[in-house]
Amino acid sequence: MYKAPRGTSDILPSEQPYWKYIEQKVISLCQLYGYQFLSTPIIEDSRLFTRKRAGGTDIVDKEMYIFKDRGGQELALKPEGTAPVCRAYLEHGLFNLPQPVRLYYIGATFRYERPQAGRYRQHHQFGIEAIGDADPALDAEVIEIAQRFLLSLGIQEFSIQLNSIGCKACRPQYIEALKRYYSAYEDSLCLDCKTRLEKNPLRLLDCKNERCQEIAEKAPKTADFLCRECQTHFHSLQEYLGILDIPFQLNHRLVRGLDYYTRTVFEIQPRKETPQGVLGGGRYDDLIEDLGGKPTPAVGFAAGIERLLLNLKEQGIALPPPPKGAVFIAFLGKEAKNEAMKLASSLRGDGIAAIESVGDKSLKAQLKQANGRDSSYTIIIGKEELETQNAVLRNMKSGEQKTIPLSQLAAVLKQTRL
RNA sequence: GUGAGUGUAGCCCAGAGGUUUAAGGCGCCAGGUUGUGGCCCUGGAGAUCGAGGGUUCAAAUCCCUCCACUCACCCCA
Repeated sequence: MYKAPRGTSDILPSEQPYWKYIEQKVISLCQLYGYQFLSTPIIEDSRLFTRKRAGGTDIVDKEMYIFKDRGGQELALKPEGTAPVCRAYLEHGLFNLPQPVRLYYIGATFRYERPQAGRYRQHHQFGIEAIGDADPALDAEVIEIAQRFLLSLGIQEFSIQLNSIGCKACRPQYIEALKRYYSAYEDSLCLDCKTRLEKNPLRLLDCKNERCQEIAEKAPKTADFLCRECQTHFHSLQEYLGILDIPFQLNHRLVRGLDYYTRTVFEIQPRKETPQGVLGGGRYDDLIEDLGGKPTPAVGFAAGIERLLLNLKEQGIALPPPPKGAVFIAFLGKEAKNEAMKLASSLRGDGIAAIESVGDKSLKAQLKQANGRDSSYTIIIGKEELETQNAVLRNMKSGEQKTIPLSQLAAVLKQTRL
């Protein structure tokens, strides 16, 4: 038997209400802030992600789905949403719009990893990107959206972790200092951290190993190495967050996995035990230039839908009640079947959802079907009804039945609360 | 990539080498007399026991290899 590929899953109708719930929150929230929806392809030129400076991160080095298409073009299933949005920004000259351009997306991303709780090979992200302005007020706006998003979903308890990792002017000095500090402890570091020291020193800071954490505690802080501009930016951001009354925690050990972040980085972690982070983002002032554009500052975040869902379910959030099932049309006999078909079709023409019985089942079986489909009404057409051009309208909750002329059914149903 | 646990019908699961023609519950289908659901009763369909190989007179039950699932690490949404 065929199965969905590892780390992917079918989202069955019974799960859809959760997805719709989140989607609707996303749409109304973004509308509120003037962010516009865009979607980018699932496949991209793989170089969009593997560009020069992108090395050193696992997500592009070992987790990308890369393949050649039949024309020999090397493509990647997108592992994240920001680079594609920036590509679209450049490709379609969105820099000609009033800046900053505020965009959001929601869609599938792919990473070849071993699945675990809240981690899938195909997962879905909701993200926003505000491109074209370096004002820390924009960072504050983005963080506020993230906060309001979680609140609107009903997630009450979370903390916003904030840090600044500087820019290409000041970060190298910091990295040097970090390396210098850590090389003194090299022997005490865990195996992973030994390679981090070589490949990606920033990540030393957020190792979960106990020893490493102790060492990280006293490590040099990015904040102490920021250049004047980055410092001002970071301070203003904190000031703005204060004005907006957004609580945050400075976390000098917060760094982010993607290579392109500059200055602001932030993460939001619900307090309910979810093993994996739910939302993360930051500023990426060099990315668009790296993609061949003019230097263009930008800031954004991405949230993992599956992880959000996990959290929501754990909290047992109440979903809006599902719409009632369509009117079910039962019939008895061949002639009645013809009439039932015509009726179903005309009801739909009047905008009334209708499901017609199929096959040759007993009335009992047909009503059972109606019951299983959660129809609030069943229409019954048999020989008697056919002769008088009537139909029986049965209320499935009360069991009450009325005989109504076929020609008036649509009107009656429209007046009834379905 | 590393480590641990698990894999019996659509779902939950009994079963730990020999009357198992693999049990039960949910769900599904059909009946419980003539055209009526949700409760109850009866019956039925549905499982090459994750796949492949091996041990044995005998394997769902033991061994090996894959595969998948779950969880953790790594990494990240």
